[in-house]
Amino acid sequence: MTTAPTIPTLDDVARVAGVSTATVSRCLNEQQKVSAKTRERVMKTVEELGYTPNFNARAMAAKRTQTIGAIIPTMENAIFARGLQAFQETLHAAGYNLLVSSSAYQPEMEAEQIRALVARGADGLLLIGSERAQASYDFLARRGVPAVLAWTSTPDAVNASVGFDNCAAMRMLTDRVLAMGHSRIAVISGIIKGNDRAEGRLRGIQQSLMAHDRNPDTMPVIETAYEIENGAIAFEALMQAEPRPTVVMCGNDVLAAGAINRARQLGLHVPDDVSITGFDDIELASIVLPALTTVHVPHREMGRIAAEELINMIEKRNPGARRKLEVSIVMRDSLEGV
Amino acid sequence: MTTAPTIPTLDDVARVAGVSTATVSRCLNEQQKVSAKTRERVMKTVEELGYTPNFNARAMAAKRTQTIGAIIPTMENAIFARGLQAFQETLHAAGYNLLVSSSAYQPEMEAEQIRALVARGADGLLLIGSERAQASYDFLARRGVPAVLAWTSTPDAVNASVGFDNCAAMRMLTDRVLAMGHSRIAVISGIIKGNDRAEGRLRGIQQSLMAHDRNPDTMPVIETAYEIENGAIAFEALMQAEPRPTVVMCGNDVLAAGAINRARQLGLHVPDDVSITGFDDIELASIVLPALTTVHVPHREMGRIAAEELINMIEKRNPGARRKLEVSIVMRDSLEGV
DNA sequence: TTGTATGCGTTATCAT
DNA sequence: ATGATAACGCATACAA
Repeated sequence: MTTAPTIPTLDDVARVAGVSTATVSRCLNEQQKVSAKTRERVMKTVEELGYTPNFNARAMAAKRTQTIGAIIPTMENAIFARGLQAFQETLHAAGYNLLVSSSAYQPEMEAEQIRALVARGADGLLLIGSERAQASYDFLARRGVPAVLAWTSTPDAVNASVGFDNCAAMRMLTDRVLAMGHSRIAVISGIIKGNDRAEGRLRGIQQSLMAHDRNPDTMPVIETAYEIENGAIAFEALMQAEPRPTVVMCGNDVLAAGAINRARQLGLHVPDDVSITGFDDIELASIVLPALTTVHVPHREMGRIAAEELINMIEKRNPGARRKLEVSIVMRDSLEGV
Repeated sequence: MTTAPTIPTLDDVARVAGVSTATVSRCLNEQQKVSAKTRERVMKTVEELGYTPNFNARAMAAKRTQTIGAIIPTMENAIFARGLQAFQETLHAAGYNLLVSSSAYQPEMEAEQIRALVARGADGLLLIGSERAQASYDFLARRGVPAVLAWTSTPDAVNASVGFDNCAAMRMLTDRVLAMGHSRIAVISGIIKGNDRAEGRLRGIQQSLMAHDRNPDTMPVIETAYEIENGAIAFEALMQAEPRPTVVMCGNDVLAAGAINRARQLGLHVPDDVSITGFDDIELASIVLPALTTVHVPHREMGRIAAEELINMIEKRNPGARRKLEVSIVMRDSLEGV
C-alpha cells in the first residue's frame, strides 16, 4: 500500500500549527510581523510537513515573482556565459531568481520567449542587442515589464541598455591594423541580419578604411554563423584570393579560432603569412596558438551592471539609463605588422 | 496622458467576444470542442486585445505546466551545453518548455533549486549525476515528480538514468596508456566530493593500474575545480616531481587544456616530454595544440534520450529505465608511447 | 499580534 | 456547442 503523495499546503500548516493561513504566510514573508513564539511553532510544522510554497499561487496572489528572465542567443559558446553568471550572482544577492532561455539567434523564437517569460510573471527582462520587432517593445511597455538591453550601445534607443559601441571598438582595432601596415583586409563576419552587434563590428571596419582613404567596397567579406567550423571554412575561402589578404579580421573569437586552426592545416603560419584578429576576448582567445589579438569586452561587469540597472527599474520604477562601458584592444601573437 | 497598462485576461476576451470564459479557454486548448464560427470570432479578439494566457493561473488550474527543469553544475564551460541543447530540442518538439538553472557545483544550491523548480510546477527534472542527499530523492518521490539522472550510470540506483560508465571509460583509456609503455602516471582530477563522475574517473585509473599489478597508492593526484587555470597550476605542480610523470591524465578536457598551455609555457613539449589526456571530447579538445587524446562522450545523444525518457515517465507514468551509452577513445596528438 | 475574507486568472466539472 | 461555477494555493486589506 502506498499512500497517495499528499502535497502540504498553507492550509495544512495552519491547521496543524493551530493558526490562520495569514499567520503562516506572514511567518514566511514578513517574519517581524509575528510573535517569536508562534513563529517558532509555525516554522517547526513547516519543517515537519515538508511544506514548500507553491510558486504559481504565490505569483498570482502577490503579482510579483522575484524572477528575472534572460534571453540569450545561444548557450553553446562562452560569449554570454560569463556575463550571465555575474548577472545572476548580482540578482541572487538581491533576492531575485533568474530564468534563462536561448533563442538560437532566431528573432521569432526570441519574440515567443519574451511573451512566455512575461506570461510566467517575470518582473523584468534581460535582452541581448537592440534589433527586434517593435511589437516586442510595445508588448513589454504595455505590460509594464522593464527590460535592459545588453551587449549593445544604442544612443538612439529609448530603452535602458548596458553595453559598448561595437562599431567604435572595431574601428579602433582596424585603425591599429592599418597603422601596422596592413594593406589587404578580409573579414569573416557573423550573420548581420537581426544582429546589431555583428552589423556594428563590420561597419567599424568600413569606417576605419574610409577614414584612411581606402575603399571599403572592395574588401572581401564572408558572413557566417558564429561557429568554429564556419570560421575555418570562411578562412579557407578568403585565402583563395590573389593576392592573399594580409590580415583576416573576424567578428568574434570563435570564428577567429576556426580561422587559426584552418591556417595551420593549410600550412600557413600565423602571423607571418597572415594575421588574424578576434572579438570578445573569451577564454578561447588565449588558448589558441598563436594567442589571439582581440577586443576585450568586460563581460562580467556588463552582467553586474545590467542586473543593478534592472533591479532599480523594477523597485524604484525609474526608466533606466543607458550605461556605456569601455573596451580595450588586447595585443597577442596573432597580429603583427607587415 | 498615458493610460494605465491594462493587461487583458480571459474575462476580457470573453466579454468582448460575447462568449463565456469557458469557451475562450476551449478555443485556446481544445479547439475541436468549439464551433468553427465562434472559434474564429474568439481568436480575432484574442489577437485584437493582445491577450496572452497567464502561465501561473493556468498552472494552478491545470496542475500541469508542460515545463521541465534542468539543473546543471555550470554553464561556464561547454561540457553540458551541447547535451542540454539536444535535450531542449527534443522537449520542444514534444511541446515542453525547459527551465535551466546552474548549481555552481554546490550540493546545497542544487537541493534548493530542486525545490524551487518543483515549486514552480515542473512536470519533471533533469539532474546531473547520482550523488546527492537522499532527502532530495525523497522530496521528488513524495511530490510525484519524475527525474532522470544524466551523465552517469548508476547500476545500483533506483532512479532513471542516461549515461555511461565513467569508471569503465577511464579504465579503458588507462589501459591504452599503459599499453603504450607509460610508467609514471599523474592525475589532475575534478573535485570528487559530491561528484560521482569525477570519482568514477579517478577510480577507473586506479583499477587499471591494479589490473596491471601497479600500485595506485603511489600515483600523484591533484584534485581541483574544473577550470583551465587550475589545470595549468596543477600541471606545473605535478611536473616538479623527480622523476617527472610520463603522462598526465586529466579529469576533463578543460583541465587538460590548461595543462597543455602550461606545458608550453614551461618549455615542455607535448607529447615528447610528457603526454596529456582529457575526457569529454568537447570542441576545445580539437582546438588546443597538440590536439587532445580524450574520451568521446555522446553528449547530444545523451540529451535526446534523457528527454525521451523523461517525457515517457511523465506521460505514460512508467518508472523510467536506465539507459547506458557507449563511449570511445579518441586518439589525437597529445598522447604517444614512451 | 492574529484572524477573516476576498481576489488573482485559469481549467474543468457539470449543467443546459 | 456553450455557459455557470467551483476549485487551485497563496497574499493582503481590513477587522478584531
